[in-house]
Amino acid sequence: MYDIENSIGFLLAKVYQRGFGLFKEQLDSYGLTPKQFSLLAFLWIEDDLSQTSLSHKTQVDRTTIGGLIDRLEKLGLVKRLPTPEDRRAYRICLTERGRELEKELCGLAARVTEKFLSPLTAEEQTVLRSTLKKLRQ
Amino acid sequence: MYDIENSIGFLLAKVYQRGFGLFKEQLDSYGLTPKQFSLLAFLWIEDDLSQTSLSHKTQVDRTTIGGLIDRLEKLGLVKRLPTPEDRRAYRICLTERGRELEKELCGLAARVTEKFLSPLTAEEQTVLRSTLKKLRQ
DNA sequence: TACCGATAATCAGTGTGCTGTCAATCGGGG
DNA sequence: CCCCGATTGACAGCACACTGATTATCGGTA
Repeated sequence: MYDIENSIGFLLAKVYQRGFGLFKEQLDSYGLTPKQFSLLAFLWIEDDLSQTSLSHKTQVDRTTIGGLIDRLEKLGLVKRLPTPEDRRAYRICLTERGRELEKELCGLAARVTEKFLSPLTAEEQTVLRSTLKKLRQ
Repeated sequence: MYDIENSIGFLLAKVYQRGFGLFKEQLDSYGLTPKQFSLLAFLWIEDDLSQTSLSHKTQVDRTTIGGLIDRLEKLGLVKRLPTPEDRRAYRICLTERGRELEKELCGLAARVTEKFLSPLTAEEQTVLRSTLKKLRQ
């Protein structure tokens, strides 16, 4: 018999689900989802990138990135600008509003993370982070 | 600036995604997904339950459970039987075929898990399991 | 018995991940 | 300069997760 309740795969899925839910709850008033936040977080580091390079950086499928950008565009947080030297590609840029949200949303993310990780000691959090990095590849 | 690449939430999402993908790949030839497998794994422990009690046990949303069961039913692995004492509810039971798959799929799951966790030592795996349990709640 | 709140499951709609297909465009070789 | 393979992004379709509304039924009470 398979001890699903104690399998790391199952536990991982449930913990992920809980974290996602917590985050989603807090982002709701902004009309944002955790995935959209994560894309924004990458754009705050560097924007003016093509959808493909964003897809590589974030490890999100190219078709999914398209949909994410659609929604962020509707919210007025990013815009698609033409690329002069390649008419196939867009440059994905933050709007003024998209930049403004950085401080506020980062604070929110920090608070959610703290709540999410509250069952763990600082030491355990550090170990978890390095373990996850090993598993990410 | 938010260091998304090192945030536990982001890493968790990516690791989950990798595990899900690995599992999905292996289950593909059965026409099953990891979520469907996890529901089966619960049913191997105990079946003849209502959708609601399965939803509680597995911590999967009630509406999602309905869809999962739809697909498992189409594959001929489970069936919905009427509940004599409550005409609203179904009893979700494994079919012969659904029971037969247990040994095979559990072996597959064990192999996938081993591959997924191969970057970690046995010690690290144990620590990860107990950390995830703390975070699950 | 007739009604009422609670409960089981479904349906509709949104967000996301993935596969596969397609059109437009790019870049390099003949 | 034209053709071909590669690349960028769009779109359709399937699998979920979750919210909220709806339908059918249950159980208890007036």
